[in-house]
Amino acid sequence: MNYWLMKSEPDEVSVDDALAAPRSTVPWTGVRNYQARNFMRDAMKVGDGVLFYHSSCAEPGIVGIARVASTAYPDPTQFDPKSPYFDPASRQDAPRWLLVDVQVQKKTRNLTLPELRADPDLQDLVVLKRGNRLSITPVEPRHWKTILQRLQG
DNA sequence: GCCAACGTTGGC
DNA sequence: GCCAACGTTGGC
Repeated sequence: MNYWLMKSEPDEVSVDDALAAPRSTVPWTGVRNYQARNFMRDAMKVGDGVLFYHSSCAEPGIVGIARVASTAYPDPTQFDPKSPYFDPASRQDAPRWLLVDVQVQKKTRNLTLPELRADPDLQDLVVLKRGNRLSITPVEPRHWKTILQRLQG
């Protein structure tokens, strides 16, 4: 079992939006970065742990615990000319972009970015690395454990 | 709104 | 294959 941190802009899909969806599950649309896509395609397994992270907002941070709820499948928004995620270069018979379903298990307090940065046990967390813009990053088991502890404490 | 950092594009 | 220009991300 692997662990992941997945960024979402709360203006688009917040943890509350995801909780309100059927089965608290949302398709993770809009990933348009090859490295992030490859994580979903090659490394994610159903049941993997997910830290639901709010980005590009007033208080960025981890706001929920979720799980990977499907294997990777084509992101339909790449074929929708009205979608901001439309990719005219992608073909139906060779989809360029994939997504997975993510099921929120629990909303948590906001474990904020400043808190994460200040935590001596989380210095190597990938999402904290300088200049990191990846919307999906792997989380080491020891970091997952630490973060769950901080959320309970 | 600013801008550092990074990914992608395209001319050569 | 190089790399400058450009676009995007995302914290501040």
